[in-house]
Amino acid sequence: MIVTIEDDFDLKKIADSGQCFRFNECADGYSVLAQDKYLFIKQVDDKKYDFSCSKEDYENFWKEYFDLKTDYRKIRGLIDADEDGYLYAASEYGKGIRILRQDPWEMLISFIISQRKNIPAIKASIEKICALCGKEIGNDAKGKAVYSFPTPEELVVVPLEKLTACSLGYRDKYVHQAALDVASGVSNVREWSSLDDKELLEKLLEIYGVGVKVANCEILFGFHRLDAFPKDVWINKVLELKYPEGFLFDKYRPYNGVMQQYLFFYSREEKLQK
DNA sequence: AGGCAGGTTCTTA
DNA sequence: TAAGAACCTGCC
Repeated sequence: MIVTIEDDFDLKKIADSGQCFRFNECADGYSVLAQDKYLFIKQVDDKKYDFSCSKEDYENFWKEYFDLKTDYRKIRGLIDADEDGYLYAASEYGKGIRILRQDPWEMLISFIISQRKNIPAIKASIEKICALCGKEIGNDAKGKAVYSFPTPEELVVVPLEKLTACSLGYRDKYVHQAALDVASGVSNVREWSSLDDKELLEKLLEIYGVGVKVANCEILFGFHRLDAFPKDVWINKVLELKYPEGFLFDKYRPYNGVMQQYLFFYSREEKLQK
């Protein structure tokens, strides 16, 4: 179906923004995998996109996934070009990025895997896991089989040796334990939406292999709490070089996480000096 | 060819 | 409680 999207929707930037790992340029569009769903999107006009799904799927899932009810232009409007020129430049550069509403379980595993890995390596590991224990859910635009992200139940029964073969390295035991915790109900992430920010962070930090950075990625991308501000090597570099006097967290609340995305995307593309 | 990736855990004072 | 080392693997 054809969808018209007015503002702040750039598929390439979203694909490269580092928040999603199963969102790729494919043929003349983008393939998007989320949980057990596959979508192919092609831009057909300035603001028109062809979504390879039914109206029902769009209304019930993908519209939510792309967070189309949030006004990102308004969020960008919080930035004052004179007061914070660097963030303004970053937001202009990253205009079109949205924070996707992704599944907490899928994000938890994805960001546990992400530690000390570059993005292509993260993607490769995740695809191997999906092919190993996900379900075949169709074919992509090139005819290749695509697989769902495994459920906790599907992942937990995979022996550690097989997980290791997914190039997880030392993270294999983290992934296995997280699957065990979630499948057993010890860490029922999907029920943690009702927790306040502090409680949620504490719960996440109890998971083996989850530290402050991964926990904040989970809060921002898995729970869509737009004020979470994950600090990775890139962001730390930006804060150190561009904000020696401090970043204006109070000013941008409750959207610091959106600002983080602009800074992250800009600093990576710009290849910030050290 | 050694160093380093979107960090976290473990060990040591 | 806080630094420093160790950790898998792939890629430049």
